[in-house]
Amino acid sequence: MQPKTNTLVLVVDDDSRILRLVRVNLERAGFEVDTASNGVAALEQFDARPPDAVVLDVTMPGLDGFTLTRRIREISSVPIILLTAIGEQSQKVKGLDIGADDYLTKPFDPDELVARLRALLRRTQAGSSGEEAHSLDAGDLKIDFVRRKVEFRGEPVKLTPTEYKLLQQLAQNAGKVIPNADLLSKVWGPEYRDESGYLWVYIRALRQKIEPDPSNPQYIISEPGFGYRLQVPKSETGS
Amino acid sequence: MQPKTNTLVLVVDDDSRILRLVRVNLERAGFEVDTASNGVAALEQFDARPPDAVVLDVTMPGLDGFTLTRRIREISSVPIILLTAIGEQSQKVKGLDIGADDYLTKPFDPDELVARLRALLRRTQAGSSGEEAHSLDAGDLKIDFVRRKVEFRGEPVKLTPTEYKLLQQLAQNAGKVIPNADLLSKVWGPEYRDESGYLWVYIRALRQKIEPDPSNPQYIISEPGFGYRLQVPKSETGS
DNA sequence: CGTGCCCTTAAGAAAGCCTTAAGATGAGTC
DNA sequence: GACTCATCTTAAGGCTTTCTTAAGGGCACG
Repeated sequence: MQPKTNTLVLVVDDDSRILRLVRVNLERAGFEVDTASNGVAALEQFDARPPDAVVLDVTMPGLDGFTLTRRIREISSVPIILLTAIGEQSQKVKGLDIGADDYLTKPFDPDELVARLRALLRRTQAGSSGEEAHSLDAGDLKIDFVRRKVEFRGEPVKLTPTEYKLLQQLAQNAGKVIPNADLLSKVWGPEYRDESGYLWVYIRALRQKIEPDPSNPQYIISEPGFGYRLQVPKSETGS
Repeated sequence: MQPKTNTLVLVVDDDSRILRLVRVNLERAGFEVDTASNGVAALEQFDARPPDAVVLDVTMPGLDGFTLTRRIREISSVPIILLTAIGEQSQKVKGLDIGADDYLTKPFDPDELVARLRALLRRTQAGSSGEEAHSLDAGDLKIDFVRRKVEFRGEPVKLTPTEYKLLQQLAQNAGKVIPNADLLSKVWGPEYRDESGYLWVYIRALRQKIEPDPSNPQYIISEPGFGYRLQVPKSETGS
């Protein structure tokens, strides 16, 4: 697929030679590139022009790659690739744990970076294997899965990680009834299959935040004895 | 139905003892098994013979289980079960996040692996290749199995879990007579095989809700001495 | 008549769901 | 390392719905 819209990649590294190397290679591969040489500048860039993917070095003065990953994850689920120096082996796990999507060890092959970037973008953009929607629009309730943002009546809603996960499960099967055990298994893990109490607490929390009248649910409907369902008035899951 | 096609499971672990242990148990349970001892080999195997499910170890040299999961998810939505060492507690959540379906902590009970595998396959296979209809449309009576909704004359009908289960059994064999013992066994469990009283009570409840004239049943017909049958006028079972 | 099967009814027991709140946990900050 | 804050976990009470159980009535068939 051609770049109908250019794909913007933000590259962050304190080493200007690497910055240039990556830029050249990515641009030759058809990407548009923004660069930043430290964490603070990266966040500013991120706000100014939200990129479609981020490549960042782990070891940087000031905000390091891990912290930066975490910060970005607070506001976006954009694909992130970490560049780790060799020997930082143990840290790669940490990187993935806190939300990075992939990593490369330096020195790295620029072509491999391009390949991984493409693979990531394919997954997140087209939803390659699954056909998961990127957003959901149900009357007062809007969910942007890419940015991890939820809006209720035009106002942004602040959800905790667990709340978001739960809502996401509901939203990705909008209209269908999801058995309690499935929700518990997907959000908390298979061994929580029978812990319905967790659901009650978190369903309530969600209702408080995204229901016009929390004690008279319009969106999050319980199907007693079975599970929950996210009601969508008429419409559709966006592009 | 017989194993028209054997279910193929790809098992990936760098420990050959575990590989053998799992292979033996899965084969005894009727699965066909492919194995690989590292990530790269696994991907090659995957391409050569796409399996119906994947079991993989998290900690492996080279491509670890997480990365492998992600790679596989880029091209397929097969069920994936992760094997995590004890103490990798925090990572299990990540495993589910990136697309695994279940996990077991080592040391694990081979029987449990088989059980979880079956559960996963039941869910995914039934959905895709599914033989079961998604809806039933019989004159005044409409059933949407996905949304778990029943309509009678355009009005939504509220059913209790047990009522729904019973109606579902009838509807999925619409037109055919189902023996009492079968219904009891499917809805309440095998040990209720002889408790016809339950049926009478719940059949009546259903008739009250979905029959034009409950005392003159048109849909739920009893076949004295055998069982019950859901009558469909000319009838279609939807897509 | 008497027996077996099915229908109807209703009341106590049980389960499911909602709500609340307090303690534990963990990440971020200084 | 101690402090702070948000989040998660856990437990308990109340309310509503659903399930279970038992008993009585009709109807057909011998």
